[in-house]
Amino acid sequence: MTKNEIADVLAEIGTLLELKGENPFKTRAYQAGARALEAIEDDELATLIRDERLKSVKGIGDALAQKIGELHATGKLEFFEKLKASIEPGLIEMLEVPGLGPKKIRALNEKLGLVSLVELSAACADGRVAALDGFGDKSQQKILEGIRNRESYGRRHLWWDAHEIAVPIVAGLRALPQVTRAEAAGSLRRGLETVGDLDFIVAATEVAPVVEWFVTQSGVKEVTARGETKASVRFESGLQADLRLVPTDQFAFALHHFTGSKDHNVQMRQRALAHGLSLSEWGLVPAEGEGTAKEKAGGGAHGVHAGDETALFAALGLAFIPPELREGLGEIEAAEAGELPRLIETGDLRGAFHNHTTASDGRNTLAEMTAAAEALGWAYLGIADHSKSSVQAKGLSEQRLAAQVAEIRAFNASGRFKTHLFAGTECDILPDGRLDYDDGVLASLDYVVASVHSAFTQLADDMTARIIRAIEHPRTTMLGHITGRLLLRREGYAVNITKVIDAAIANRVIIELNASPWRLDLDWRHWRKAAARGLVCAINPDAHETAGLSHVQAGVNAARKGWLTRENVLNTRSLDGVRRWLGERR
DNA sequence: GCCGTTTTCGGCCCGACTGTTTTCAGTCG
Repeated sequence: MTKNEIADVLAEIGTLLELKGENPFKTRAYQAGARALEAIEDDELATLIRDERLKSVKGIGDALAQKIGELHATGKLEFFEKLKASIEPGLIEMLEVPGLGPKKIRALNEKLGLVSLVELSAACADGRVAALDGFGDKSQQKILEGIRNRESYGRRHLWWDAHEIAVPIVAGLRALPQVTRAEAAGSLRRGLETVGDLDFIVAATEVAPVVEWFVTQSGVKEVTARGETKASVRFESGLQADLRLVPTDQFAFALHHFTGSKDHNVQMRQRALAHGLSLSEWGLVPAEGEGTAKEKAGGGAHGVHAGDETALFAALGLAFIPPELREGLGEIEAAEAGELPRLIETGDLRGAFHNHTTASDGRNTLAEMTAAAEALGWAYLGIADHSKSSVQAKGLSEQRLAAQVAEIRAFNASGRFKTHLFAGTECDILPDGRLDYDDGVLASLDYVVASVHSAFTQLADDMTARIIRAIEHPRTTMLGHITGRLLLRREGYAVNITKVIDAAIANRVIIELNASPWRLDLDWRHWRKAAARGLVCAINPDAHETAGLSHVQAGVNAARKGWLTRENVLNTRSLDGVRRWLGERR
């Protein structure tokens, strides 16, 4: 089994134990073990198991090490099989219903004998649920609605889509006279590729008008919570948004709390405790003594003052940690040691490769795309239309490609645009790993993006060998969308990413970070380690229209989550710098 | 089940909101 598959098993064990009513700290240990495993590369896991050093990983002890070893070696775990057999699968599905957790599901199962969502619906319909201790009419109604809307409520949303909804809301909040500060927090602020819901943190002099404005936004389908410090709404699309209202003094603490991933927050609180302090969304106060953190922070007598997040981190001896890094993956240790990277910014980009025009499946002409790049202030733009085998995308024949190259050279010579054009191709990697054009044709181009667009169902070994063969081709400049995944729609094809990265480094081939909001491929989780080993990145919008060039922002988000600096990314270099890189490859 | 500049046992992040209660459990983030 691969480490991700093993991590899935551990996480499922945690869920099953929860439904069994196990000690919550035990169930958490399994969830934590799963996350610890995900942070390891497959090859590294094999080494750790072989050397019996698995227990050196924080969060993995005797029991988990034994189970991981068994899963890795045999793909099976008797403990897991027995556990799974002892629990009705329908109970696991019930966890997806908002408001239902392990305890309530156990009650429904033990007292009413319910084992499926269908039976649960029926029990709600005839009033048996409302009659249970701890349940009532409202709970019953909520459960029914939750089952009905389960699909749309559970759905995540692309970062790009969530961002477009959030921007006008933040602007609207800031425009209210009662509002002093407003930010979007959550996974949106962390730049995660998909977003579950929106969190808005607001400091205001008066609460009621702000809540009223928020819950009456267009597109709000229902108001699911409305308290003194919080309001929640659900939009027509199923997207949920929370508004949190805090006093100005506590804004930085609330913003930090609702931005951090769960792991980051847990580690920050543990760090605070080690300093004799208790950290919450309300403040940073002495851990000992009477009263809650909220009371103490509210009293203001002992709490640490922090006007912004920089001060909050400083109070714990840390440099400011950019939101994108707050995943609990070593950023706190790096901040303590003063070893946080200076992350790449969108403004560092001076151009991009892998863009399409109407010659293949783009929606804007070469001139339109170039003008759009010039409007962005880019020094260069790479054109990489599809190659001949991608018939569905109007892939270019050798003749059409030659004509496009001539057109590009003529544009450059004419001085019509300030933006220099590079002539490239997004060349199909054929099923056997050959490229889609002859060497002579490829030699007429400035660069080659090699991508897989066919035979997605090959076995992992075949796909890996196929891609590595393309990487070893001397004309290949960079590898396009390494897994072919489409977020929320399609899994990537099976491929050994570690081996492909090794081959790219060895052959001095770039791997692109495809910045299309649907792709973001190679995934940010691989970049930190890969870049440290010498892999060079190109942030490519894969633009199919002029507006698509702006997708580089999504790519920069992912690059920042991957700890990348401008030095790691080819398209932060000057025009001359890029020319040198491409020339050196010849 | 994991972990240890207090600890090999006894802790394990912290708080809000809802619905059900009449002081709190469960869920959620």
